[in-house]
Amino acid sequence: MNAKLDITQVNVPKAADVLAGILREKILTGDLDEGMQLPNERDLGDQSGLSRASVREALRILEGEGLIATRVGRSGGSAVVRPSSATIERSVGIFIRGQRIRLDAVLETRAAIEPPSARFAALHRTDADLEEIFNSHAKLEQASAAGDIPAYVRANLDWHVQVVRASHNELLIAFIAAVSQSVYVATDLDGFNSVEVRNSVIKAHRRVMDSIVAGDGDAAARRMDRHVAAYITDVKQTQTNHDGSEPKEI
Amino acid sequence: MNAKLDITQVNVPKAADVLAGILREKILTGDLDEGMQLPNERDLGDQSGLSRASVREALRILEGEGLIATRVGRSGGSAVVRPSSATIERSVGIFIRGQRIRLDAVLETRAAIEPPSARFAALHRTDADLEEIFNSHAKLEQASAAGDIPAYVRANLDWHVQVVRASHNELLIAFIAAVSQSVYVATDLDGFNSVEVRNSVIKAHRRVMDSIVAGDGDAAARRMDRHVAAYITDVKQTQTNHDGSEPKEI
DNA sequence: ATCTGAGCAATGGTCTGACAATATAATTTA
DNA sequence: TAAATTATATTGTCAGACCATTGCTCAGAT
Repeated sequence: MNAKLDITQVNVPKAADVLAGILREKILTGDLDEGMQLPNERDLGDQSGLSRASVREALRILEGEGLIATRVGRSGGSAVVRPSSATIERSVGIFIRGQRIRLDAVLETRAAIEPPSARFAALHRTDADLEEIFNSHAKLEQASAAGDIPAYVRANLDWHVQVVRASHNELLIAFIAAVSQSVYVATDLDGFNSVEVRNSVIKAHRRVMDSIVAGDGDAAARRMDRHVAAYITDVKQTQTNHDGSEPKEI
Repeated sequence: MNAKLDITQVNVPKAADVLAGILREKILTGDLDEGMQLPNERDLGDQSGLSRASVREALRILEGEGLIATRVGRSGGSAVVRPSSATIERSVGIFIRGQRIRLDAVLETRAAIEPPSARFAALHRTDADLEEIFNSHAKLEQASAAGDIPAYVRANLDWHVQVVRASHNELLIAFIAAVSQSVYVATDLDGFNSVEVRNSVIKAHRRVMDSIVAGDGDAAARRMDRHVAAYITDVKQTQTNHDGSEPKEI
């Protein structure tokens, strides 16, 4: 009689995946620390018993994950790097475009993240953080006065990112950076042709900054919440005024 | 005399990157739609004028970005897939581990995202969403009664994810899924040995669910906020009770 | 007609060896 | 000493072969 074995789908990992997994663990556990050089591709092949092609594939995986950086030339090779928010930004960007997430939803996400971030910013900000925030805002006012809409939009997004930076929460910073990138490419510049709209944004920013300077977390969160909510309303208004109907994709 | 040309660092993209970029755009613009098969590696090599090695490297990049899936065998090959939140989860996980983000910060992030998500959930939830949330909560109560701590923790995280799912905001869902994964592997199971702690969680969940059922966004956000804040306090309490001092890494 | 099994064909996976391109190090030369 | 040249170590790319896996086809048995 046949034994009942309850075998699940057998997994046949590829050689490169296995090697990449081994190296990834060594990196993430700190066994291979930031800045350390990996052996060159031929040596890695000898040590692992794999061909150079497979080794290269493994290295490419790690490079895609932002764990190593590879340079050509003498004394080149692959070195361990700290994974930055860039990897998150890339995957979020692909997700947004690939899933055809609508601009509404992206703005909604931003509206969800920013008020609590502003609270943390008010509680944790340093003097250097405040300077960065003020700098971004100064650029914003300048661009607004000059009527330079693209610079205005860029400075606007930058201000929001700087506020979240002041929270000193690396995850929130990465999230907002990823989302902002997508917001920028989808922002309808015409929406800021009106001086009134730009001035109301500037006033809202000032209110938020006051709260952050004062270290008043509740006020910062509340005012940021009002600001982003108003922004979403404006965007919707602009969309219906200009192109009429269909919701905007990114 | 030499002309001053103001040339910036010249960029020499690799062949595989160029091909990957071309294919990526075709996919993201919808030119290559979900489910469509790419030519096999040899044909892609002929068409692009690159070697099979470079083509494979390009395909591997796209696979890492979650844009294609490759199968071996006859009628195998690479097919376009929708990028899922899995890619975001992976990059966030690597970011958290690689940057040595502390558990406090991860919980803080979750605490920031969940209340607004609960608001959206109250406003947008369907009957199917409610059923999923109730299911998760039922498992939670069951595991709590049975004293099965690992199942309890798993059900607890699942409940939170289900609530965010009800927001129908794909980005928030992806973020919370990514963060929850890391929270799970770092959660100190001993913290839930106390029946009192587990019961207070259950009560808090019920209050949140009541608000979501009632469609009261403000109440849902407020109650979720209280719940996650209390959770963070509990975790800190447990940590100081048990291991004393140093903040926990993931 | 239908099932079964052996072989065939198409595809990705892996290996080998070579050469090209590049960036640094070492050496020579002014 | 400083600049130019040469040498060398490293990744980038290529070509071709063979292996492994999967699905298809078709002859033969039932």
